Amino acid sequence: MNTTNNSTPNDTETRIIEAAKALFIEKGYAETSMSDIAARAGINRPALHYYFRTKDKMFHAVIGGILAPIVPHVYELLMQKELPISMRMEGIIDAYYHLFSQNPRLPMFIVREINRDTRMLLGTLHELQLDRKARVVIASLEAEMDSGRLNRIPIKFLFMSFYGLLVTPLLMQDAIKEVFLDDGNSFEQLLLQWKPYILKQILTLLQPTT
Amino acid sequence: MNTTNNSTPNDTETRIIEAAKALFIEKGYAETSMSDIAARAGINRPALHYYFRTKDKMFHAVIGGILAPIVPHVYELLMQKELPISMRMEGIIDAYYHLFSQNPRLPMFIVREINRDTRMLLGTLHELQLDRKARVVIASLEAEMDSGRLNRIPIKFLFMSFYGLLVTPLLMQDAIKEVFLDDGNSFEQLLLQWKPYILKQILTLLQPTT
DNA sequence: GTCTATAACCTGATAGAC
DNA sequence: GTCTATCAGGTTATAGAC
Repeated sequence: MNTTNNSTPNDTETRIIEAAKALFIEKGYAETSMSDIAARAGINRPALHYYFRTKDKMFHAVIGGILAPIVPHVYELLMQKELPISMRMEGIIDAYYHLFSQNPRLPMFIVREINRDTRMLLGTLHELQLDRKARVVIASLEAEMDSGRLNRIPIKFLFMSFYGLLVTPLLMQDAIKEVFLDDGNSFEQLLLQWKPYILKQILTLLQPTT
Repeated sequence: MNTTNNSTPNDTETRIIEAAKALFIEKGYAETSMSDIAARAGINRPALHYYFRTKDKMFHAVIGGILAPIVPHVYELLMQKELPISMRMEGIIDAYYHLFSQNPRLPMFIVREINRDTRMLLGTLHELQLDRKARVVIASLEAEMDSGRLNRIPIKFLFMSFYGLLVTPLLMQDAIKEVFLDDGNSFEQLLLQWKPYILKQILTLLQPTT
């Protein structure tokens, strides 16, 4: 992106990136305009187009940074087979909770963009090599199922359960706040109370019924 | 909507309604233009504006019809306490499966519009008296929890589990098709295989641990 | 690099002929 | 009722001055 500039990563450029990231996550691609980004970055439209010629290039410049954290480092925790599955799952849930506490609209962003442009989304995940990383984890899980330490269940259904339970309250947070928070509880408290239910249900699927 | 017309519900008008419904569900409010609707209905923009003066009025004219089926009639099945909870839950899941088989993008529509305009969405549900209906069902469930026939669990968490598990595969269907359908299976088959997992997890939450 | 000015386009919406 | 013609506003994007 730096054309004839070898100084420290341009201050204006990083300001633009940050603005674009925040706005795209908050409102999605379609409902974020280049004017919005320029305004938030403190410059005007033409200057924005100087750095990123089209809206599409602007989006591609930030989408990687948005998606990168969704397979947290702690994911390797899942492969530490000396720990009981309950503790490992708890660690992963905690990692996602930490991520979402900083970025409550991230799940909605991903779901929205999957529906708008699936290939772009999956292509980016591939470029980030997150699919390769995922395959390693899957192989490790399947080995544990073979050995009988974990109950056998198709990986796709394990993923659907886990991410479904994890992400549903955030996808519906506006409705939940309106409908279920008539008492004094905050949404953050609700999320914390929800955590053991995720864990319980995932363990129902994974723990052998001996 | 019929100004000075007391004949049978205008054919063009119903064609417009159908077109608008399909497009709003498919692409959402923001990414559906009045031109799109006019084209699909086989007329042009001004004619469309003759029937529904603004885009907002157009949306309000169809949103009720879109949301009406999401609390299926069969919901009263949940209150037939002579049946075991497993059979009742199965009936409800089947009802939603039937609805979604005709309208696979309906869950995405609802989630997207919740995020775009929560109050409009909830306001419409209120106008349709679906919230009143829901309250009756909730009271019935809580009575069964009091009696010990069902395990005690906050209703909001029961809802989050149920709708999360039910709706997640449809929200992510484009990604699932791309990632998990390398074998010969169809997405419809995947949904059928998924059904027992929904049931199993909901029963884990609801059935007393005696 | 950042601005002003402007082009080309698409959107929602209305006026007025038929 | 449905069309043609037209408008105002917002969008992406570029040309050219500084």
